[in-house]
Amino acid sequence: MTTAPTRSTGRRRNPTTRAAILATAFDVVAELGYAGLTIEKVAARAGVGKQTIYRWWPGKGALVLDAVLERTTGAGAEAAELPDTGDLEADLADVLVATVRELTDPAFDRALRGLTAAIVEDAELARLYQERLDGPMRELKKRRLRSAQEAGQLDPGVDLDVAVDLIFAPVAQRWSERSGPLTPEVARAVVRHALRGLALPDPPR
Amino acid sequence: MTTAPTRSTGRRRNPTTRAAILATAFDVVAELGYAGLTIEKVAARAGVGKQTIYRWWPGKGALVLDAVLERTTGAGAEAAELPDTGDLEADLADVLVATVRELTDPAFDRALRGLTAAIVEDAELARLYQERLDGPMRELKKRRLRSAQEAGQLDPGVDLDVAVDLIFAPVAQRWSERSGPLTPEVARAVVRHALRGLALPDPPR
Amino acid sequence: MTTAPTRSTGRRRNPTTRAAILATAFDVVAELGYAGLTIEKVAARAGVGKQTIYRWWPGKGALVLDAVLERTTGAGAEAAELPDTGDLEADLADVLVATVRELTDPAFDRALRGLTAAIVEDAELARLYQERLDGPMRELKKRRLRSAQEAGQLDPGVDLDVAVDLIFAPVAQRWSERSGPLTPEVARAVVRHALRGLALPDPPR
Amino acid sequence: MTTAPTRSTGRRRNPTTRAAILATAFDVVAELGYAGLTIEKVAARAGVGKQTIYRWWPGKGALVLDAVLERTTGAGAEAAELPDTGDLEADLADVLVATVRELTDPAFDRALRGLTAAIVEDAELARLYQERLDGPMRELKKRRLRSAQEAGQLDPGVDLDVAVDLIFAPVAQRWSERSGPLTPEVARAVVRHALRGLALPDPPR
DNA sequence: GCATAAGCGAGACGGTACGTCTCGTCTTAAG
DNA sequence: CTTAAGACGAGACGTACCGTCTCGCTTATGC
Repeated sequence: MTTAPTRSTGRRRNPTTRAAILATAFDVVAELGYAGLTIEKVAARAGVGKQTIYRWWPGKGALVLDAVLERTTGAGAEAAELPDTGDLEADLADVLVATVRELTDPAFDRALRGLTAAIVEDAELARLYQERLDGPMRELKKRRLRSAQEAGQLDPGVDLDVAVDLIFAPVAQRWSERSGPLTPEVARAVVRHALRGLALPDPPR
Repeated sequence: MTTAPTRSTGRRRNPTTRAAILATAFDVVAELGYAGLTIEKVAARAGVGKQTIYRWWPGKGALVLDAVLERTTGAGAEAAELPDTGDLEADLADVLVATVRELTDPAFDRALRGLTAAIVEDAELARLYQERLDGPMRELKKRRLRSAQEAGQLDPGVDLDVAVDLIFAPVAQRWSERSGPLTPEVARAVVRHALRGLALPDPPR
Repeated sequence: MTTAPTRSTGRRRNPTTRAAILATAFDVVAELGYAGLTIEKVAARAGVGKQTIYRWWPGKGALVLDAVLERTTGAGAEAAELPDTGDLEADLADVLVATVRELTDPAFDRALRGLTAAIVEDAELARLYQERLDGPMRELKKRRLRSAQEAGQLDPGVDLDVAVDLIFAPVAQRWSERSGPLTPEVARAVVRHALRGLALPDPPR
Repeated sequence: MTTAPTRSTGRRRNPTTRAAILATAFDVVAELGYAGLTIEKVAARAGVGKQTIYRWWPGKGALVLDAVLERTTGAGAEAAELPDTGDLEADLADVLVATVRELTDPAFDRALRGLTAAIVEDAELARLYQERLDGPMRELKKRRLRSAQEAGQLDPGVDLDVAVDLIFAPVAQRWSERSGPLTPEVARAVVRHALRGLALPDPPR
């Protein structure tokens, strides 16, 4: 994927072709799902030989990962930082509500489902996903939480990875397993309870 | 699957065959993964005609779901209730640690990954999964939380579905996306923070 | 087929069912051809269990033979004798023209093609066909030719089987191989030349 | 089969593969009969993917036709002309006796039966057969008869197609329907009577 | 008159083959 | 040396039938 070994001579990789393949792959997975995506279909639609795809990607998992990456990072420049207004709960709620909106977009939903399905089964792909998509995102989230810790708003003893999971996993899981409605209200409730806890404080004796 | 229409005459479904198919399907998915499971392989290994599988299951998704169900509910009678010692945090931690142990068992891991991957992409299968596996489990969890609410240990205003997600989704997600280590310690930390919250209480001015 | 082993007690074969099966088999072979006829289809259309067919016929060849037999001999009582007006050529031409007409009837054409195809490949079925359909017909034809021999109209030295083939095979072959048009004129020309020969008599020197 | 559309680029059809498929198909039909021939078996025995067969032939009928053609025309160079010694009866008898010998060869018998059975039922295949096998043979036969007509040995008014059928159909029919013994004597008797006729000349008054 | 032995419909079952689709590799011609 | 085109061996897909095997009736003897 995107690997461009140092070739000295001969024709060089055509970036237009690469873009066409990734765009087509995204469209196909959005339209037909991951199971419905085949290398042949992508090649045919992109007007490209199959070998050209096999030359640069080891399989459809890697292809779809690249396609999703290209779309997410390529498209919107992607804010390199989470909002930090000083109000932790409001900032996190905004981010999570935006995530819900994204997961609700039909094309993204299908594409991401494809990628997610592949990741669950394929450890190597999961590693790549962590490295290229989830890892960077997680870093941003942890940075915001660290800032809150420094501001004395967050328990300094909390493991930030656990904190990130606690805030973001519930919504992700609802989406992937369709175990319940996925609304901004739910997102906000999750943030609220994640920060403040579910349990009542011990009653004042 | 498990369809039992009112048939007037004719030979009846052979329960031995059904069991053999489900056991084989579980083994195959545990061994080869979901993508590596083919109806042909299951039929061949189970010594069964392909049509016999297609007669009773619409596809490999439903087959694997049934296979996992049969294994989980069939095997250990499945405690019909979560532990309730009065100590909510300890009870939930025990359950979550047990979950971690289960997800760490190689055979179960592979089988469940297969099922999960299928569920992410197939809405109909997700519905079945909710109905037959996740739904009942969630009901047990909610029952335990309700009991805690009645004991005044849990915020009475919390949406129990959100509460369940907050407690159980982080571990599930770590497992499925391999986004971090999956240890009893993590499980316990998740329960602790879910109940008590991540944020520091407003500092005494 | 039509086997009735010595049974002492119990229910007897239902003749209505037998007739329904044969009629359905004829219809199916006329509609879908021999390759398109399946025992399942016949059973379903006739409202009969498959076993009922397998109980009485060894396979679809025998079934179709019986179906065609039932239709040919059952229908028109079947003139037990070929016409004998004294004019051999005219009589044979009439018979052959009638044959052409029959082979031209679409339903009969398809059904007979199915049977013929089966016969070409299946020696046992061919034997049955000779015994039950072709044999009796051939006997009638030979009887007519013998009568002509006695009337001094036919070479007494000719092998009657060869004579029958010479007269009837050309039309049958045109039909089965579709090697040329199948018209009354052709039929009449065949009879004429079969009787009088193709060669010119040696010219009077 | 033998389709050669104007393709611009891409790998070309492998003639070795084609030959292997046709040879295998002939062997299989000779061994197991037409009904016993399956595309899967041919593919497996020829060490070829099924798709490679389906790519070039529409079905087993066309495949067997090509296989028989390859064997007949490929093998013996195939005399491009029937013998013409001036003695019409002897020449035709020689040809028909050779035909009998061929039809008596077990491998050829089974293969040809398969093809014949398919032809009887499949009009499109029959057309191909006429065009590629029967047609050219018939042309040869008609050429020989025409030569006899010019030599004044054959009725100039006779339709040559009818003449060919009269001479060759009786033997072909005996073979396909197994309606009688198939010997050189029968072949010679057929030729003799076809040329001289079955009927006695009107007695000298 | 009633047991008993088929006949019969329905349809599950272990199989085989179908014809299609996709896989990943390989070959060819064009650029 | 890359590319588009596409043939190739392999093998799974889901469907259709095969012929056999229960099932649970129904229906005629023949004791």
